[in-house]
Amino acid sequence: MVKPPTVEDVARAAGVSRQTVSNVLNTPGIVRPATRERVEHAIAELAYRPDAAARRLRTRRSSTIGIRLDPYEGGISGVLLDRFVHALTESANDRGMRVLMYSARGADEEISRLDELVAGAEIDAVVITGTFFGDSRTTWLTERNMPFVSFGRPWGGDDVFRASHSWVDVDGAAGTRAATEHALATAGPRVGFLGWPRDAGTGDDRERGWREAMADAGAMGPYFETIDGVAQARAIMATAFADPRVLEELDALVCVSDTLAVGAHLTATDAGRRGLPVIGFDNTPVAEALGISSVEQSPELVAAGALDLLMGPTGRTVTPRDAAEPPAHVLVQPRLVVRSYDAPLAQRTVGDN
Amino acid sequence: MVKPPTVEDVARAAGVSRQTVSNVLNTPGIVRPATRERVEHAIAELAYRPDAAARRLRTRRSSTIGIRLDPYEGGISGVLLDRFVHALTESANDRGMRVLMYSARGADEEISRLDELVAGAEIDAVVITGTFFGDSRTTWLTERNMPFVSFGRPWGGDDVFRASHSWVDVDGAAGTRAATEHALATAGPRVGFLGWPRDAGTGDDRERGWREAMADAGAMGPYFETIDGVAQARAIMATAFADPRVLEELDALVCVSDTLAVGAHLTATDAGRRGLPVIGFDNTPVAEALGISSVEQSPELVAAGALDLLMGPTGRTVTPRDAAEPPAHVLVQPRLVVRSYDAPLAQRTVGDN
DNA sequence: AAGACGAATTTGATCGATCAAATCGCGCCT
DNA sequence: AGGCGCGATTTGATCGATCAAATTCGTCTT
Repeated sequence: MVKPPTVEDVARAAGVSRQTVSNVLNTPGIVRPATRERVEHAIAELAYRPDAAARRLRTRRSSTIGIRLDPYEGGISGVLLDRFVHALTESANDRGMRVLMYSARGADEEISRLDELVAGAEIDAVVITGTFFGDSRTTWLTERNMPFVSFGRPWGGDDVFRASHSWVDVDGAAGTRAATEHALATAGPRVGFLGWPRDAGTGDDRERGWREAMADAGAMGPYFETIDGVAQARAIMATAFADPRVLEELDALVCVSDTLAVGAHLTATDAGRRGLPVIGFDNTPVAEALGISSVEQSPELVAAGALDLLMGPTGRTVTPRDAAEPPAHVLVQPRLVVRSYDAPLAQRTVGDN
Repeated sequence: MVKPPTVEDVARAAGVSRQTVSNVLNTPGIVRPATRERVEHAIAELAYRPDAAARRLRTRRSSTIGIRLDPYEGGISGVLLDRFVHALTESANDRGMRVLMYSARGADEEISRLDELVAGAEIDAVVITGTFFGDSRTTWLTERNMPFVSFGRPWGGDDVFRASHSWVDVDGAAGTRAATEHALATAGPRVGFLGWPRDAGTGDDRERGWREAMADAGAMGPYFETIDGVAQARAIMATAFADPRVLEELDALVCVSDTLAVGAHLTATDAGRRGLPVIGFDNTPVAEALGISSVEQSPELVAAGALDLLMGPTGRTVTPRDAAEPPAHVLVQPRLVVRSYDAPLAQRTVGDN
């Protein structure tokens, strides 16, 4: 039970002063190679590791990024965010950053949690997810000049590319466009769409991709909508397929989510069209398990983009953004993962990112 | 851009000394109610929040728990761990703790990450997952006297209930036993099992539950095994079902994982037995989406149990365990979630925890 | 009424690092 | 030879809290 060594101990062992040790750690460039080597040797010898708390206190930097983890609600939608969290943790670790998670049951509670974390200097930056129209969190963060990025565009604003804060997102329209084009090329011109009720957000963006791709090809297909859920998708598609002509005249179905895609696939199978190409969105394990094609969002790229925005492309610390310069954003291009129901192992990627 | 208030500022505003403010925060019991009220008022007035870094430096406590987040590998097995992480974050936050995530690509890298975190006094305790036989992490942590709990029993040891460290786990045998008993009661005596190759770990435990329940009922059923994967399950079951008698003489199939259950279900459906009761394990979104019954592990209870072991049932700080007293453990009872393929919405729970 | 005692509060020291400013050392120029 | 300049290194102060010891205050006892 020995006390861990401090800079002082290292300094003594290397025959230099505290500050020189500190310099070797933080600005090795200004230390003469010979001394640096001595110090590094002493560090290794004593297995010295800087005390994070002391460093934070002095530098007023925690090298920690906060991210909220919502309670698990069941369903498959959460998986994407989990992948994002994983990817963020990895990229952050590679850049010498830590990721701290907090939980909250609503925007208000999230703000009070953030208040503690920010005031307590526990985090240098935040990644917020699930932004919505009139989100109080973004204004709160902006007012306090806390660096942050949102995963998700600031929907509802006038021009998203001239937003008031930095964001990273996946180009949903490009995803459904790719899916639709693939369906048109391989299945036939009558490609339908199963979406969510209009919400001026993610769902509309994805629908637009289908609509535009269809228009460009001069093709037509039916549009269905329901709230997210396997049962809901089964219900609406069963109703639609009650008229056999609807099913007959459908070459493929692009869906706004994997959840709906699963429901649609099951219903088509029941109705005798097992082979109906159904394409989902998010590339969740469910799609993988059932051999359903899906649009892959690449959370890894989103995470990397988020860190780039917070720390600069190469930086190792979070730089509070200059209020003068305009906020930046990253729009990740998704890619289509094509699968077949009969051979879940076989899959290939169409297009690139 | 004003500097946040410190204890000093609060003290001045309340007309008391630093230490009294500190006492109000940490040991309110010893402060006279009248003064306490004055101080609390000043705290609210100035919106004072203690600086986490300073507190950590002085108290040598970070109030932070570390947990490793593995890279996403695809598949559905990771979902359970993610649920656990969510639950841990929530419970921890309720107890005034933070959860810090780190990533590592193997046991060795994990140890070096832990070394940084521990030496840097960034974490007070660790939750390790995916323990295996001869796990180097547990010995490393024990040597350093770092409080930790593992999610997963220390497999391979002589007597798991007399283990060398604290652990939380789910009673896998009880889960498959419940599943088997339910199948016996509702489907028929010929209940089969689809498991993983013997590994002296989780898989064997789950198989035992089936075996014992079958023995108790004096029933017999076939045993299949393959490595985890939907395609693998489809392959082995398709081979088995090539002989129609195998399928005919099967009343239900209990599986060691949802992944295998999905494969088995799909294969049975292809072979014309859509209604064959297949029961999975983990209650992942896939099972939910397809209407497959599954054993729910209740990661929330596991997380709560882990914190109880680390902090005591009511404590708000991590107490380094006394090396003298024996390590404790928590074995969570899973519960069976019964579903039907045709009405994914309908589900009920059998048994309790 | 003086002293003892315990509760409430204050004072001084400290945790381990980095920042800012001062000092040292050395080569080079005039 | 003396001094200038600059890079390398050291010294003193500080971040904001808590711990440990000292002090004040009020009450109770004899």
